[in-house]
Formats: sequence, structure tokens, C-alpha cells
Amino acid sequence: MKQELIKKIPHKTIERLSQYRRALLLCYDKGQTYIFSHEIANIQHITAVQVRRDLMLIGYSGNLRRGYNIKDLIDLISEIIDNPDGQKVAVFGMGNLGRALSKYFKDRREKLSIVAGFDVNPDKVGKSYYGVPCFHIDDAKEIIAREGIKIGIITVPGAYAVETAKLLVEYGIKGILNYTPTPVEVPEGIFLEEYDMVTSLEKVAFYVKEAK
Amino acid sequence: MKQELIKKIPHKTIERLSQYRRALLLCYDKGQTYIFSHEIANIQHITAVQVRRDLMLIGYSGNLRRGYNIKDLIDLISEIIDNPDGQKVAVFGMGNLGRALSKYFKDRREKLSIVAGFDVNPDKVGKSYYGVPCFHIDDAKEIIAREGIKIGIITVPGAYAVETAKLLVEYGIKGILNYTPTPVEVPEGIFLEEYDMVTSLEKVAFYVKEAK
DNA sequence: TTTGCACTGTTAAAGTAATAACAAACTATG
DNA sequence: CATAGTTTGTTATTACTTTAACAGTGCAAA
Ligand SMILES: NC(=O)c1ccc[n+]([C@@H]2O[C@H](COP(=O)([O-])OP(=O)(O)OC[C@H]3O[C@@H](n4cnc5c(N)ncnc54)[C@H](O)[C@@H]3O)[C@@H](O)[C@H]2O)c1
Ligand SMILES: NC(=O)c1ccc[n+]([C@@H]2O[C@H](COP(=O)([O-])OP(=O)(O)OC[C@H]3O[C@@H](n4cnc5c(N)ncnc54)[C@H](O)[C@@H]3O)[C@@H](O)[C@H]2O)c1
Repeated sequence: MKQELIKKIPHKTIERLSQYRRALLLCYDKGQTYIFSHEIANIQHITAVQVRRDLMLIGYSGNLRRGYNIKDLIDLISEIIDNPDGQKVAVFGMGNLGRALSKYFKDRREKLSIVAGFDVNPDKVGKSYYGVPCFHIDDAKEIIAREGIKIGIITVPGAYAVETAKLLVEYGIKGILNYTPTPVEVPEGIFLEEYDMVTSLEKVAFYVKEAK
Repeated sequence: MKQELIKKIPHKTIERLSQYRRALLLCYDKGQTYIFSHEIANIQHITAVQVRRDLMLIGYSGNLRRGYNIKDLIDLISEIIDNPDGQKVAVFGMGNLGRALSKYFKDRREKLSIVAGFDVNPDKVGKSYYGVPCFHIDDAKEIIAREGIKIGIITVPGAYAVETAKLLVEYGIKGILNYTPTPVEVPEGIFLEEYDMVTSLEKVAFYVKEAK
């Protein structure tokens, strides 16, 4: 896969590739070897055209009669979205959400693992949650550098989101996933993804109200 | 606000309105009475043009010299996105994520409250988590009808997401927020919002890898 | 009074993403 | 061997979203 090509892949396609891979892994585990675009589309509830277009963008060619080779496709998607040396993630704020995420992501992806949590609460620091050790935020700089952590998930209370994000960037984090309802700002070159659960729920509520 | 106009508001604008309101409530609590589009934009890290465009779409007019009246704007947004009689929400699957959400949303919005949780685990049924009572899924039909619950958040294991969604629709739920990595399908007229945390994290990982 | 500034509100353009359309290839079948 | 039926791969079109451009307005200060 050429570097040039990858740069041109739309964000939405990257998201779908992650989802295709997960669906494909399930099929692979069931012993299926080939799959048609419309089968992938059915699982993901999108159109077959979109699947084919996404696969075109990553330069994968299927077999006209049998469709796509599941193993090959999984490998190609993995080659695109995974880092061969793995990537380490840390959770900032080991509250309810932080701990839920720690447990959930534990051993879920070979190339993407949560290796540390950080908090300010002395009751939490020093403990381990589902195999993820919790450190004091004051030790973050050293641990991030030592472990080579490049990705941070922010689950501190909203009021501390901005300062936390600033710290992370300072300490060398290159990608942030912010689950706080408070938007944060990052300098050029740092990737930021924000998701606000309250907004999602309010959106659902709005459209439910409208449908009446 | 005319019904016709509301129908034309883009989904993305609805999401931002929810976020504007939250930011405005903070300003209001601090005693601020007026705000400029560029101030809202700064808080949300978007452009002032987008803010003005969104407000144009909901038909709100500001004051040329002082900007927008915070109280009035909060009220208008609330009129648009809130249901005057309130809306009841239920969580399906009182695991780590379900409980985190239950706690978090408890008493956070006047017009939007989680009133019940459902699970199959006998250890959880009958208990109450942060004020949200947990019932057996077998009683869902009756409780949904009795309480008039119209919105469901799905946090069961992925393998049960599809059947859960089907049940909810059958029982009269009109809007679903699915946090499971498994896509579900709903009939026409039911609003569905899906969010996949694994995909978000993998997306961040991808762009971090690319930035190297 | 008039000129300049800092806003708002709206229309126009650009950018991004999804959908449709269709040619090409392969296979099974008569 | 021709033909119908599928499926892929690509280009064209349409829809959606953001960004840009700019006219209009009120105020302050010269
Ligand atoms: N729990 C949910 O379901 C949910 C839903 C939507 C949004 N959120 C958001 O996620 C964030 C966390 O939610 P939660 O329910 O887990 O809250 P929580 O209060 O349970 O956890 C917050 C944790 O952050 C720690 N903390 C506080 N300041 C810190 C700092 N400066 N550095 C490091 N750690 C710090 C606290 O000690 C605590 O452990 C909040 O911003 C919340 O708005 C949570
Ligand atoms: N925890 C996270 O941070 C996280 C992150 C991303 C995605 N998710 C997704 O959210 C969902 C829940 O995650 P979790 O960590 O809370 O899991 P969990 O195992 O802690 O909770 C699942 C709960 O659902 C209940 N359940 C099982 N089958 C059910 C059924 N048919 N009806 C009702 N309840 C049922 C279980 O008893 C359990 O209490 C999963 O699909 C997971 O993929 C969770």
C-alpha cells in the first residue's frame, strides 16, 4: 500500500475498514473463506457499492466468481490500520468510564493495548484495574516516555479536560480520544477525536420527539 | 419554531445545538448575559460562521452590538430539542458501560432521564444502580409500556445486540442508541444512532501511525 | 455629520461523502 | 458456442456539510 494512496483515504472509509475487519474476523473464525461485497454490506447495514468503493480505495481486488478472500482482506486492512510494532494507549481519569474502557479493551487487539491509567485520586493510584495499573498523573511524563505511549483517552471530569489535553501533548502523546463533553484544542500534527455521549442521547431524543 | 423548518435542520446542526446549549448554560451560570458568535465558536473550537449559520437555521436573531442573549438562546434551543413533557430512557445491559451511563446521566437533564435498566443476570436484577432500578429483560414489555419509555440505550454484549434491538422496537421504543460494536437494523420510523468505541480508537491509532 | 469598525444574516462556492450507473469479466447452462 | 446471470471496479451524479464572501446595520469617535 503506497503512502500516497493512504493519505487520500477518507476518514469515513477508515472507520468502515475497522468495522469490516471485525466482521471479517467473525466470518473467518466460522470457517468462511470468501465473501461477497453484498454480504459484508448486509452485516454492516450499508450498501454493497460502498463496500466495493472502500475496497477499491485501498487497492484490493476480489475474485469475480467467489468475491473477496477473507484472510487476504483481513491482512490488508490490518496492514493499513495497524502499526506493526503495536501501539500503546493510556487512559486519563480512572473513573467509571475509564475503568469500563480499561476492562473492555484489555487483550482485545493484539496491536493496540491500554498499558496504563492515570488519576489524581490517592485511593486509585497504586491500584490495578483489570490488569491496567493506575499511576498518579504527576508521573505521567516519565511513564509515557518510558513506555512509548502515543495515544491517550481522556475520561477526566469535563472541567479538567483542557488542561489534561495540554499535558498529554506536552508529554509526547500524538493522538487523543476525548470522551469528555468539553472540547479541547490540540496543535497541528496531533490527531484529535471527540465524542460526546450526551449529545448523542439528546440527538436521539430530538428525532424521537420529531417523529411523533 | 415551525415544524417545517425543524425538519430541514441538518443532523450535524442538531448535535451542535446540544453542545451550544451546554456551553451557554455554563456562561449563564457565571452571570454572562450576552455572547458573540465568535465566543461560542472559541468554546466549541469551530468557526463563528458555522455558529451564525446554525442559529440562522433555527431562526434566532442576535443583537448587532451585543451579540446573542444567552437566556433567550438557551430557551429557544431547549424548545427545539427538549420534549416539554420529558422523555424517559432505559438502559439495556447493566454491565460496566450501562452502569457508567446510568450514573452519569442521573439527574443531568431535567427533560431526559434514565428510569430503568434491564439485564438477564439474576445477580443484577432487583438491585438498583445509582438510583436506576434494574429489572429482568422479561419484564421489559410491561415496564416500557407502563413508564412510557421511548428511548433505549443498548449496552448488552455485541452478540445480543440484534435481538435486543428487535425486542425494543416490538415493545414500542422509538429511538435507539447502540453502543455495541454490532450494527443493528430498525424499521422505518425508528431513529437509530450507533457509536463504536473500538472503531474510534483504531481510527486515532491509524492517524497517529500515519503522522509519523 | 460622516467615517470606520465590529458585528450579524444570507447567499455563493468549495469540499467531502454517498449513491447511481454501467462496462468488463467470469461462469454456468442450454 | 452463444447467452443469461452475477459480481467486480470505476466513473458520474447527487446530496450533504463546511467555508467563504459580502451586504446590511448600529455604534463610536473624529
Ligand atoms: N460515565 C459515563 O457514562 C459518561 C458518559 C458521558 C460522558 N462521560 C464523561 O467522561 C468523563 C468521566 O466520566 P466518569 O463517569 O468516569 O467520571 P468519574 O468521576 O467516575 O471519573 C473521573 C475520574 O477522573 C479523575 N480525575 C479528576 N481530575 C483528574 C485529573 N486532573 N487528572 C487525572 N484524573 C483526574 C477522578 O479522580 C476520577 O477517578 C467525564 O468528563 C464525563 O463527562 C462519562
Ligand atoms: N465497557 C466499555 O468501555 C465498552 C467499550 C466499547 C464497547 N462496549 C460495548 O458495550 C457493550 C457492553 O459492554 P460492557 O463492558 O458493559 O459489558 P458487560 O459484560 O460488563 O455488560 C453486559 C451486560 O449485559 C447483560 N446481558 C447479557 N445479555 C443480555 C440480554 N440478552 N439482555 C439484557 N442484558 C443482557 C449482562 O448480564 C451484563 O450485565 C458491549 O457490547 C461492548 O462491546 C463497551
